[in-house]
Amino acid sequence: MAKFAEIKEFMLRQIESGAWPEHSRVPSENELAEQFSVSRMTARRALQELTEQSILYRTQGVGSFVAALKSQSSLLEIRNIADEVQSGGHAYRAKLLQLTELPCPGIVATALGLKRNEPVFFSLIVHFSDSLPLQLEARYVNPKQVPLYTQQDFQEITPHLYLSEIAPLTEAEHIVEAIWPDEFTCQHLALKKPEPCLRLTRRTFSRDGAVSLAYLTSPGSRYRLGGHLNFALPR
Amino acid sequence: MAKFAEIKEFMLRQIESGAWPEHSRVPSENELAEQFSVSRMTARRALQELTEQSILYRTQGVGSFVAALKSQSSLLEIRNIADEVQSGGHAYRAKLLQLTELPCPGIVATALGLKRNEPVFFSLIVHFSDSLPLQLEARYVNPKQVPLYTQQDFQEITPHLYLSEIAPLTEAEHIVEAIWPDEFTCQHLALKKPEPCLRLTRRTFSRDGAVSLAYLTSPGSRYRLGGHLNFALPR
DNA sequence: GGATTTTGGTTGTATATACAAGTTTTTCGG
DNA sequence: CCGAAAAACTTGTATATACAACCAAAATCC
Repeated sequence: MAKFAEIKEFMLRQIESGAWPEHSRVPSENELAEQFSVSRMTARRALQELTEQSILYRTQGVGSFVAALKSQSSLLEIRNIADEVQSGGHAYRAKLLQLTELPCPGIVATALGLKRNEPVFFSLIVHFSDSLPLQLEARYVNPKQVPLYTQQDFQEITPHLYLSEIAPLTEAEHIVEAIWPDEFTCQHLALKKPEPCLRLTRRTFSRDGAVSLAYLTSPGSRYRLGGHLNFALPR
Repeated sequence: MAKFAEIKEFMLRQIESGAWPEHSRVPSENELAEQFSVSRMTARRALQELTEQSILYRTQGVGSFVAALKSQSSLLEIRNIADEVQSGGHAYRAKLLQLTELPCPGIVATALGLKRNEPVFFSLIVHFSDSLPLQLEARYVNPKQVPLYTQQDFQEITPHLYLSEIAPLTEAEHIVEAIWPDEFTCQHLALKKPEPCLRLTRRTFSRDGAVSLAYLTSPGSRYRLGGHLNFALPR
């Protein structure tokens, strides 16, 4: 591995392990150069590339610092429904309806790269803001990547948060639809009359392949999907 | 402006003007260095940064080339509604309801960085698949960036396609909602009974700032938003 | 004590050089 | 003519150096 890449790896480990917290100062170009016995230009390259990835930020004349982890990624608001609710000043609560292993349906098998009827984990959760149900989450999880999924307490931690700890996201695929909710969904979202709902179908990938397939259904009147779906276009 | 930035600007102009087409070879580090009377390392930096932005691709021992304007970006399917309809074997048609200049409403002014009541362009279009209305598009356009907007024939070219020629996209911001369509919308989408609709609010940016603000409304039963919204996560 | 200047540290830009690694073209030997 | 070797050219990595721009704290001056 090239020297500048080794320095990057080192710094990434420090940051991901928490040894270098957000907004803390990282070694200067000269310090890194000395520690790793390289020229300043080589150390600089490591800092430079981490800055371009928004992992660091730098200010001329001041220094280099660890950037805030929660970037305004395109999916943050969707992901962290718990945080979103709480940041709005409401109490977040989750109700676990089901958490089992079951034979994999055909569509799910295709999506997750499993065989049909092979065991797959399944969870069904309603997310609440105060006492108002916001979202019904049905999720299939690849047991090969997340073998302990069914032993978690999803009243305490959201599946998405748990999954992103176990198998960090590398990619996500989405389909957004406006649907008419069925009886079952209406019931769990406490909809007396059916109303237009957003359904987000999300497939997440980590470095080793597909991790989970989730159907997230929210009443259009209660949940604005994504707050801001903000993402840069390639070119 | 720094020298490496000047070289980048030069190369971007060549690419955006079409003088350097996709996959064509661009000058080598040494050639650029000589043309601009800089060192190879400086020329290299320009090439490097354009490569990191996926504007070029390089192969050791071979050379540097213009990357494909990869448009299977997260928004292609949304953007190119005409292509999407046609690729499904249907006839695409657009009906222009309005194309005028009007005083800028407050919200639009904020979104586009204009002053209130300053002139802004507005277009209202229905997109059809065969004879079935698929989407109602209401769009505000920044006259400073696209002065000839009102002189286009949007039966022939979609606004999005025209805009991406005039002011290439660098970024887009989205809000997705499930809404209950109003009378006016129902009428133009030929909905006899109201049904859940997807509304995509999209703000697009080019290098010089906000270009347009569009409200795209589609019946949930007729249009699957995004086909696949596929995008990579940062980090 | 307060304002100003100096100083030292930091990042930013630019150059010249050297060698490594990979590909393509040319040359040369058979 | 063919194949192998050599040359030429490309990008990739690394170093040493110089100076500019910027900032913060220390030193100095009044």
